[in-house]
Amino acid sequence: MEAVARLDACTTTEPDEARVAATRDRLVTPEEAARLAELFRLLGDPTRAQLLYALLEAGELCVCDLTETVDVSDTAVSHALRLLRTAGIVASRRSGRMIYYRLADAHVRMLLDLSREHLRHG
Amino acid sequence: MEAVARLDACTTTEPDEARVAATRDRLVTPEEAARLAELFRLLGDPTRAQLLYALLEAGELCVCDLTETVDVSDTAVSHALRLLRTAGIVASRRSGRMIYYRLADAHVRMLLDLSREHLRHG
DNA sequence: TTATCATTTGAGCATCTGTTCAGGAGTTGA
DNA sequence: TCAACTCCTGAACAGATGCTCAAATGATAA
Repeated sequence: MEAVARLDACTTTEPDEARVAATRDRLVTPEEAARLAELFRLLGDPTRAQLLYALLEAGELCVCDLTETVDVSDTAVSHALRLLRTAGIVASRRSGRMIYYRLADAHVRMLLDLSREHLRHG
Repeated sequence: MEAVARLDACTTTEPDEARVAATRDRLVTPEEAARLAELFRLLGDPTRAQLLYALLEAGELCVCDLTETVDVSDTAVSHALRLLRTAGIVASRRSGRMIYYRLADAHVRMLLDLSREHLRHG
């Protein structure tokens, strides 16, 4: 494993383009950053966050139960769930009239869990 | 460790308020969800994400070097950094004319690292 | 001092977001 | 068939967001 260099010099007083370029190569690409930002953006709304943490606890919930956990209309919940489903953050299954939502994968669960721990005793 | 119950019944056809309430108690509170959402929201912008991942790699960078890593003005970078600093996501130190930014704590680094791994081979 | 550099601040503005409202689609049971 | 129920879709709109521009602050050097 390579030690991380600290870039001390600003390009104007001392170009140091080489180090900046070297760092840039090991960086996430702008495209990766955009995809990561998109993931975080979807978690970064109070309503969606509440829905996700409800699913983290309950495992699986239908829309009408999810609506109980937040303070917006069922329509708003549906819109929120569509965004999360399209992004692959949650998955759904129909059973009769109801549609049950769950977190899509273990990575999402880890992310939510780590963040919650961070907030509670970080 | 307690098994997670699946809530099958919608409140209208069969109230089941008890199970919903029990789940709600173990939930993050709306206030916690709001704080978590705020954290994610700040990571959920392409410019800020690029800056944060640059800091994750480089350890510490001045504003002028950070400006090189994104495609916006130095003013926009400064605005972005202020938001991150105010939220305690990054920290800064002055050295001469320059101000160096770094990730504030290990939790933030873990969060960024986990997310990146999620995207790359998730 | 004066000039220059690195960074910040505040204003203005176009764009994006999340909500509600009204209506539609799919499912169940009478 | 019909009505009731669960959930979704599209439109419209207030409010938030992120950018640039212009100007200010703090630090170094002549």
